[in-house]
Amino acid sequence: MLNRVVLIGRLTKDPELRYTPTGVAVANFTLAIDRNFKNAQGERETDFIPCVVYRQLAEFCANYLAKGKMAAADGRIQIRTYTGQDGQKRWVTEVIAENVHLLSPRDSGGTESASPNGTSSFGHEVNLDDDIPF
Amino acid sequence: MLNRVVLIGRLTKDPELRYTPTGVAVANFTLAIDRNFKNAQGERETDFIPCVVYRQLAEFCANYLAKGKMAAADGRIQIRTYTGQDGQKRWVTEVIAENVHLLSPRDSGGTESASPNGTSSFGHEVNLDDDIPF
Amino acid sequence: MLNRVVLIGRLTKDPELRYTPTGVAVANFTLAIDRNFKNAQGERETDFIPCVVYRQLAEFCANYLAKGKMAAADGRIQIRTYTGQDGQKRWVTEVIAENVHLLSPRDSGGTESASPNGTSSFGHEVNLDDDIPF
Amino acid sequence: MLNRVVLIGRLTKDPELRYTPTGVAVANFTLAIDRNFKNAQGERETDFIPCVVYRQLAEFCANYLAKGKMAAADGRIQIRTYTGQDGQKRWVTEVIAENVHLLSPRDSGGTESASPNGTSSFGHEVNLDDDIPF
DNA sequence: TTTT
DNA sequence: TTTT
Repeated sequence: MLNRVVLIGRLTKDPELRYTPTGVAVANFTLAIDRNFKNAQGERETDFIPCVVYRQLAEFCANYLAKGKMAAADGRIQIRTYTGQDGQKRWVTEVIAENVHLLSPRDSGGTESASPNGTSSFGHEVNLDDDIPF
Repeated sequence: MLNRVVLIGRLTKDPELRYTPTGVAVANFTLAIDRNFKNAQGERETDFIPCVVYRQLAEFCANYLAKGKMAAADGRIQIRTYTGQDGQKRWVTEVIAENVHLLSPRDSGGTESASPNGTSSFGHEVNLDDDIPF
Repeated sequence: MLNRVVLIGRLTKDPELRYTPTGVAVANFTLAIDRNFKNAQGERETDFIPCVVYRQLAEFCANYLAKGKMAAADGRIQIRTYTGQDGQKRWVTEVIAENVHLLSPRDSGGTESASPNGTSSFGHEVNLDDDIPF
Repeated sequence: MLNRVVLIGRLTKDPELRYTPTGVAVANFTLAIDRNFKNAQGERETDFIPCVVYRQLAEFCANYLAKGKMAAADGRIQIRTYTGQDGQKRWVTEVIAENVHLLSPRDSGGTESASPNGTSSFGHEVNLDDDIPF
């Protein structure tokens, strides 16, 4: 039983940061990923894949990712169920990312609206597994 | 731009084999994959992930995969759009598998209805890349 | 910066379990993975990939994996340096697995020497991330 | 039987392009990938992972990748055997990449020595699977 | 033998 | 609409 995804794409918008009732940070963003082949009409299509991150990683994403920036997400596919306003059951498929890496330079590649005002010259990475030994 | 998925799970049903108008074989199946953590209620949930394969691989899947069998799928996430019967635009997320491996023994682990009548004792693998050098 | 590997293969031997001086469990095993293409001589070659697991997962592997069994490993490539008996520096490449799944039935597919004597009917999975929320 | 790797890192040198006796292009390069945890001394170590690409992709890499640039490689682990000058059998582990993506801007991030003199403003991607349907 |  |  294994479910592993790696994505590299560009954010379609700035991430949205929320908190659960119990105070857990959650951020959502969508990665636009061009398919690496052309369709019958000779056009290259794009998949828009919704991603979700939790906790410290959500705060990292809210601070450092932004519309237009390139990022890598490593995680798993998860399917959520909800009931539409018409009473119909619907499915949402999302990638729950366990690691996210900003691939664009920190000070370019996107709208600057969401970028932090800090000027630290390193650290475009946050990892919740920082305590794994060896 | 990269979009890579690896799944291991069990088929919820026998695969469904169809052909496109131009004669390309297409098979669909769903993999049930248990999450490797428990939810707030202490239950282990399952994701049901729809997979699609084409051509020679579709025929392999139709012949050798079956309800209940364990399989690995290696491919990419693709999002398809359609208009519901209520005129609303909907999204379907599927894994387009480029490689599929039967992990259950060939003669067990599922309903026998879809299994081939052959008796060859090996070869539960088909790969479209068989001609890649080195 | 991302380094992600997924392997499915068969153990060439029973895993070897050791403990570090500080008492951390470490298990080593090798997965044999057939290439999915044939070489110039028409033969299918096999890669033998050394894997390492730590802590609770090492003990799971020592208990449940065994020679001949099929397993999936999900982790990263790591390169270790050592000095040979001839004073030369050498490199060893290993997959540090963060998740391992037994894919063979628990009571078959390998030598029985290393299998546990228990008869529990569930549990061919251990995961160190069992506490990740949602 | 599955063997899948995804790497993101920086080239330690410009790629080296050679041709086999039968005229197949082969390029080699090494990706430096920082581990996302610190060792016992509080230092962040780096793995240097050798990659190999063939044919059209080798020529793409020779033209567009260069020392210091960030790239993603998607492929599989392969182990090669050779006999050292001392008569001893040795092993080399490499990632055979099937897809490579330049993640740095085309005109920065590395030494300029290997960059092509062309001025096309897009297209930092080559894919051998461009003929895969749908 | 290594990159930012 | 789901598998062991």
